[in-house]
Amino acid sequence: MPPSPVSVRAISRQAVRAELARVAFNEFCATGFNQVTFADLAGATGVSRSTFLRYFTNKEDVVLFLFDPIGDTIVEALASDARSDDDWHALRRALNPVVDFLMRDTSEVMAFLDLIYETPALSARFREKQFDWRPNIVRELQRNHALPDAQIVTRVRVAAAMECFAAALAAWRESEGREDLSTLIDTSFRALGPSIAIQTS
Amino acid sequence: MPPSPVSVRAISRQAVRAELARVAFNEFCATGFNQVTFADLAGATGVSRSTFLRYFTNKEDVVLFLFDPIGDTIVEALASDARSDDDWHALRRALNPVVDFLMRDTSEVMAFLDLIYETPALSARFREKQFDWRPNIVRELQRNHALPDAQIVTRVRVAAAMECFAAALAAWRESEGREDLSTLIDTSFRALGPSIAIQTS
DNA sequence: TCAATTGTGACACTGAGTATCACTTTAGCA
DNA sequence: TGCTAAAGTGATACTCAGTGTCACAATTGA
Repeated sequence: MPPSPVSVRAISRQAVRAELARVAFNEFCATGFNQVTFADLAGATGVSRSTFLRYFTNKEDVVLFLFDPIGDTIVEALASDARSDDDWHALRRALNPVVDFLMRDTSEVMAFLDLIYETPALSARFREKQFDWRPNIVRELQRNHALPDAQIVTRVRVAAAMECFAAALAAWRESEGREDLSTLIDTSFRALGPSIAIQTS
Repeated sequence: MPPSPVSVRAISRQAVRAELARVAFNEFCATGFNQVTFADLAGATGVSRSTFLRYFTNKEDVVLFLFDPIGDTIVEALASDARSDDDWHALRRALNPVVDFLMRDTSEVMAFLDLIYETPALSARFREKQFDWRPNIVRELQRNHALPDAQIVTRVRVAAAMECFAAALAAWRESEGREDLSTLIDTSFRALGPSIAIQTS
């Protein structure tokens, strides 16, 4: 039998990863992301530089891997969405579980966003990560259409929806959490016209 | 008097830059972007590694600086647009000069796009460049509004418009230039609903 | 208890990007 | 035409991210 998908080793790996990231995050906040080297992180965490680098593919990932689940969350939300109206409303609904995810620990998420938006390298990689979510979302949207729209149409809608999310997240962070994230997402989606509901195909 | 903005040196610098980029582009196409080092480029161009690095801020810039004018082109198009309808149509019109710019030498542009889309590092930086265009476009759009929309609304519209452009460009490249870029941009913009024309504020 | 797999640290290496220095070239002016 | 300040150049040294390899230790599953 192949090793179970949640082997002891996998659990251990996740735990170590989380702990390394936790210590590293403090270093980043205290000293600045660019100023902290992998050698510093190795020193602060007690593992060797080699080992630290085995847990993360690059320095940005030490901070951003926390947001990895979001892409799959959106795809799953789309997949389990019973309603069959237009893409745009489906995409908006698919962001609800993401909001829940982000709201589980508002102050922690806000601390991460502060570091990310203050560090160009992190912002850039964060955008890359969001970009990487898109293909799976496009595939999921087209999966259940008997007569799918042209690729480019779905791609544009997904891109726009993700940019709505990004803009809302940025505004939420700028407001220091005072504005409501869901409302901001609604505002973003409305900025591109609700009448998108009228499907042509 | 401070040196004129188009000094002899500035012209020389642009010319050298263009020549270095030209030779480098051939190397990249022949050997692969990641496989070519700055040392290689120095060898191929005849200048020292130090000098080569003075002309470009990073390796991606050697390829992508060609697209730098596009951001300003869009802003200027918006500024000189007499019509005062909604943001969305203004943004669509502002892309026309960009299409003209790209059509001046289709096969050259296509060669660049091939290299860019085949090289993840270049695609990523290309997206960054497009992202960097946004703030100026947002500012220009809000400049002439007596009653400007909320920041987030304009930001989302600009982001969406730029993603429409990006999607159209990608599709154009996928079609190897057979499809019409302007038509593809129209299709992209229509994917987000023409009824965006109905402004709420 | 044993064997195969996986984690670890040490080390060496490549290559991007930064910084500095002495030297040369050139623009612009007297 | 010749002078000078500014800009360009090449050599060199440096930091650090990220990759790769090796021998060794720990763990797992049988």
